[in-house]
Amino acid sequence: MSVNFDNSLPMILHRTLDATMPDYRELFARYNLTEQQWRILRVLWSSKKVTSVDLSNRTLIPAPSLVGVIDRLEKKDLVTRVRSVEDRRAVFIVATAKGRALEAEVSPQVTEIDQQLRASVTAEEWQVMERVLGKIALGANAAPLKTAQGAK
Amino acid sequence: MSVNFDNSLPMILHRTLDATMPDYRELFARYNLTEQQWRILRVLWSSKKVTSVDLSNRTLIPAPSLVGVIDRLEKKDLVTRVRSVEDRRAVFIVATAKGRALEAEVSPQVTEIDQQLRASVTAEEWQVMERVLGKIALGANAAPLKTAQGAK
DNA sequence: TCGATTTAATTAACATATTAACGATTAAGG
DNA sequence: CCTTAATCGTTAATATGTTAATTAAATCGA
Repeated sequence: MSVNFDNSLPMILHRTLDATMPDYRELFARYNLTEQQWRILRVLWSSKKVTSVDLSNRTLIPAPSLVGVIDRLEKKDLVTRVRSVEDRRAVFIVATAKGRALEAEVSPQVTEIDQQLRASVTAEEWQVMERVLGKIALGANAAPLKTAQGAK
Repeated sequence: MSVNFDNSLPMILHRTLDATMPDYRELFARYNLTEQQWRILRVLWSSKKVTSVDLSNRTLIPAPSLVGVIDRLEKKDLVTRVRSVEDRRAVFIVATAKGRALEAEVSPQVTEIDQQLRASVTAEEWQVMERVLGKIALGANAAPLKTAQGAK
């Protein structure tokens, strides 16, 4: 009755990722892109000029990882780093013409996979799944257990 | 109307993982364990003697990663590698007394987090979420797109 | 205005993921 | 039997995740 290992949230999520990500990766590989590199291009598609912090939040790629990913994207001339003038700590990441072109070419194919995955369940099922996972995410960490992190 | 980036399956799953895993990691860190190291101990808890292939399947840790993780567990005297006699290619991973003791101590606390996460939604919601994700996982890869991997 | 406190990006150190390839064994088939 | 194909664990090369610390720049308050 207790939570079986295989039915714990981490295992459920990992199983789903393991089953679905290869579909995306196969596509990305055709364009010499990694999943993370794609995510960055994808964000730059809608937001021309993004600071690293924003990019980290929007792509869910941790800031330290971001450094290397952007380095590699820069090496491929897909993005550029532009130091901000107002706040010289900040750095803006911008897609190059080549980067935007690549994004334009890959994007519809990614969307196709997105929709194909979504189509494996009913609209309502998907909606519930999304809502439930959101609810769980909110619940997490909100209740710091009894591990008394209290006085700071 | 098309699948928004933020609502794509990978992003949904990553958001959920990012929100929930810290709860577990905080616990593991107290015992100098990583998530992967824990998963291996957890499997050895119910199956005394497991081959690397099985371990990879049950923990969802890719075989090449498994090598390093087990190395570190061995260094800490938590598990041992035992070469099989019937099939000398195979290697059995076995938990040491120390490893079993540690698992016994950590296990209930992990279960507590498991249950706390599960309690953030109703039993039915959880059930639907689990079923929907399973359905999506099955749908993935089943339809190889038009990328004609056909004749092999 | 100066010093303590933040904040942005990065570096460092370590652990893991991904894909390909390799060596040792074993199973299959002719 | 003996060659060939398949399997298990592992190594290799590269990319990313995780946590802590560092550097430079901005901000805040005495």
